[in-house]
Order: sequence, then C-alpha cells, then structure tokens
Amino acid sequence: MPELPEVETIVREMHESQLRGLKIQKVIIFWNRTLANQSPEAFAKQIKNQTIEDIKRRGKFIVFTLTQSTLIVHLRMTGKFFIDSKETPPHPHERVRLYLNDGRFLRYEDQRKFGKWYLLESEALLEKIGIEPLSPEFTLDAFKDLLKGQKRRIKPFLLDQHYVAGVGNIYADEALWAAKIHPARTVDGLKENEIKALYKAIISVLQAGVENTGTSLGAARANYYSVSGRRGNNQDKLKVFRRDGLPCPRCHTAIQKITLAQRGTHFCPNCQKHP
DNA sequence: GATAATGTTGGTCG
DNA sequence: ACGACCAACATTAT
Repeated sequence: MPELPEVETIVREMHESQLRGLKIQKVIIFWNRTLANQSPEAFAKQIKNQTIEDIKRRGKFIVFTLTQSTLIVHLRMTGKFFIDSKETPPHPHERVRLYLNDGRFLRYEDQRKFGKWYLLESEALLEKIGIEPLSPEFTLDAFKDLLKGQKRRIKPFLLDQHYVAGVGNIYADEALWAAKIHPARTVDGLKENEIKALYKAIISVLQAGVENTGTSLGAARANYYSVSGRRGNNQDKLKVFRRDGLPCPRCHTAIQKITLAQRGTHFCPNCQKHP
C-alpha cells in the first residue's frame, strides 16, 4: 500500500508526535513472522530499554535509529502504525505493540501480514536500494545513468526499487501519464525529451503526494491511514490510477487499464501512444 | 459461492 | 537481462 509519499507522511507525523527520545519499555508480538530476522524472545530482549534516537525514511522503508540497534520496517501492502495511550485489547490485525516510557504505545497493524521488521546492527540493508527521487542527488544526469543499458519496459523499471527508490504502482502510473509515455514502452526507445519529461514527472508527482499527505483509496480499514489515523488527500488529485473508463483529464479519451508486470496499469490510449 | 483484484517484494524458471 | 508466474495473506468487489 504505502509508497514514498505515504511513508514520508508517516515519518513526519511520528516526529510531530515527539517519539524521538522515548525509551521502549515493553514489546508484545502478536504475529511472530512480522519479525524478519529474530525470534520473538531475542527481539524483545534486544529492543527493550533502547531509546528511539531518530526516525527517517529511505525509499519505502521506515528506519528507527535506536541506541544500540537499527530497526527497519517495511509496510508492504497493509502495514500501518498508530500511536495510542489507552490500553485496549489488540485489534484483530495488530501484529506488534511497542510500549514507550511516556505512557503511549506504538500499535503496528498489518492485515495481510506481508510487512516486515528487521532489527539489525547497521543500515546495510538499505545500501542496495536506489536513489532518493526527492533528494538533490536525483539529477537528470543521474536518472539518465540509471536508464543506460536498460532494455525492459519503463513501468517495471520504475517499480524496481534498485534504481529509483519509493515509486510504487500509483505514482508510476501517474508519472507516466504526466510524461505522456505508454507504460509498456521500452526504456531504450525513450527519446531525450521524454526522459526529461519523465524525470520531472517523477519528482512532481511524488512531491504532490507528500504535500497532500499521501493517497488513501477506499474507505476500508485496509487502506492507507497515517499515524494519527488521518487519511491522505492525494486520491482526489489522481489523473489515471483506478480511473479506467473515466475521461482523461487532458484529452477526455477513456482511461484504459491493462496488466503489466502483474500489476494493474492505467493510462490514456490517446496521450500515451505505443509507437 | 467462486473468482479476481489489491497500494509490495523476493524467489524460481525459462 | 527479462518476463512470466508463484508465494506470502485477508478482505472486498464482481
């Protein structure tokens, strides 16, 4: 579910909620396989009494810098964090609860159980993921270097976290629409001006997502909600994603939906022609 | 009631 | 190097 803008919103709200500096007093694990590299016993023993020194985002990962360890969380499809202070029975999808030393606790919910928590000694896990698209390092030249030698189709490339980190299904479709590029076009067939348009589109689409505090699609609980339980506003700004059959905002042609790389893919057959 | 689809990623097997 | 397919799961929509 959450892509770069949603994860960024979550991390920002964690800072607004002043989680930094708090100590982890107790852990309850409701679903053991949330823990990617530890037994529940080892995890609880290791994390207990560590302080949350910092929280940041890298790609779609949330990175908690603790006193002695690094806790890296990937929310995958339905992972969510909530901050609570009232002791209640666990929600049916609650997988982990972290009690903090100010009376609050972090509740981690994950309906589909795909999310993973890694408790590690370093951030080495993050080294293999690609460039941050909203950082100064993401220049047009850097983007061109990544595209060099690529023969695959552009959408699967955008979804591959080893190149540009944080782009998922929603923002990939939105960026390709903004750049007027058909998602099945081959990377090596893109023209100079198309690459530049796509570069700009990736940045603007992600920035808009962050400014609108993320995209929340349906109303169900499986949807994206930030730490405070707020929904995002970016769903109203989407041009193509889950808008098949509706008119393209640019030319009014009906948006089409196809499957590409096993993912639902939305585009305008008129604005985004496949040569 | 069965089947497909869901915002993710990692693996296998051609 | 790539794509096709499956796997991990629960829920909602068709």
